[in-house]
Amino acid sequence: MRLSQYFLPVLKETPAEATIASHRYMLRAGMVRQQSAGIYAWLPLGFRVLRKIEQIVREEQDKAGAVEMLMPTIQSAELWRETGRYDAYGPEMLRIKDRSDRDMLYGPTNEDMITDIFRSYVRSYKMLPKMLYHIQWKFRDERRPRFGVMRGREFLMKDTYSFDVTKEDAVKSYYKMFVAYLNTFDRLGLKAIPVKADTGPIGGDLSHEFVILADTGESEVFCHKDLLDMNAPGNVDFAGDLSAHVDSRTSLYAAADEMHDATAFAALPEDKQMSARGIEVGHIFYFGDKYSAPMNANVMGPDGKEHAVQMGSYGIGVSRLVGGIIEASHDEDGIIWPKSVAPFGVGIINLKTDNEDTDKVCETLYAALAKAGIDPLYDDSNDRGGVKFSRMDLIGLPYAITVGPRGVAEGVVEIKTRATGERQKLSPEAAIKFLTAEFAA
RNA sequence: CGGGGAGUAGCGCAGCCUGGUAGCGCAUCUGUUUUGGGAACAGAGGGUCGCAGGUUCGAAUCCUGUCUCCCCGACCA
Repeated sequence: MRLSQYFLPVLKETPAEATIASHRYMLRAGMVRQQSAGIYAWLPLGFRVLRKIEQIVREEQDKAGAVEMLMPTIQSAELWRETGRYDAYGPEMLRIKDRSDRDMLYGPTNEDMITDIFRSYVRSYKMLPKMLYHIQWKFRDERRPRFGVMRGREFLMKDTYSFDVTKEDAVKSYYKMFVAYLNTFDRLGLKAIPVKADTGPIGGDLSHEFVILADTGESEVFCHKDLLDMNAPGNVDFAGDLSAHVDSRTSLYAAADEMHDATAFAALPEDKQMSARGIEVGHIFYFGDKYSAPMNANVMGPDGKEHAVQMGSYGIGVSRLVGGIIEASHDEDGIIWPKSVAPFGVGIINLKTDNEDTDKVCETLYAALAKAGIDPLYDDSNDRGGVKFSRMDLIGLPYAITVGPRGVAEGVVEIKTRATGERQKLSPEAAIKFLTAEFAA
């Protein structure tokens, strides 16, 4: 993409409403624009990141055997009355009426609807297990939206629902999602820690929140330090036994403040105790027949009897992750995108546009890098050098290539690695080779 | 929802107390000189002062109502 053709409205000054880093940088980098409290328009740069995150989430869901579909944003109140949630949900749910005065709502979640879909087609255990998911916009009318997309009212969420005949099988589904989440966050460049979450009236220990560590996190997280050093499972056989991957983590202490057991935590070796602020980016939950029972979502089991289907739900806050990743990865100059979600792979800075030599080198780099699938953003504007450098730092592309008349005369361009600030002078050919190798890794 | 604060040019703000017909910085446009880390000079454009009433000869400024946004807290992906 050529900057001259793109839409990248960066701000030099920080808008007054933004207090945390991710919000400030998302506004300054022209990623989003607030349209109403907690409701954002996604500008081209932000939209690219959102789509990249969404795609990684999708791929990992697919690998785990979940099947993608799409449910509507607007739902009828009827299903919610069936489960009793229409009255239970409270003012967080946006209630609307259609022209016939029917009660409708903008979905804050989809358990009721997916259960309805399930029960209308599935009669036999032979069709199970199944995991269905969708990535859709949701709305929760938060009392106090804040922190930009981290806590918006409208947000993009991936939610998966699992269906099994027995609790034993439901646990297997739960484990699949547990592992899928570890892999997903790893690919997003995040250290996500599964912490024990409140299971409420359901009981048991099958609910975990996945939190990433950042100073602006909403809750205090206490955990065993070794959790931070563990590698993601990577390629695993989802049809096989996943318990080792899960147990190796759940056996280590990890809890957010509301579930924190100070005594158990204090029992850890002192050098293994760690506490930090965390942002919740995912939540997995086994809830048995909470919805299937009241909605009569039953299947015939091998025993010839009807069973209320055992369900679980598994969410990832996709739009929240955009902010979450920035919270976890930025410096005083701007965002530092992990390669996997960066809106562009590399920026090309032409320090002297309309100079025959620099133009030529830039065009060569641009074509070669585009061909290599690295997605270059070519700053072909005639802004001054300083403006280009600081803009590139702000939007946080993993690499920036500077092409100036001085370097070109010596046959070199300069590559800067955003995360480390490290610069190296290379010939254009070597630069292409270097970047191709970096992105292949 | 409790407590606090703010709406004046695209962004950041001053002016309001003490009414007299709107200003500063950045950004934008034109020109000249510049160009390796947010350039300089000269000129120009841009505002129903959130909205609605009221007081007054006169309201950004005073009064009443209303809408919106932000911050702290309680609550949430």
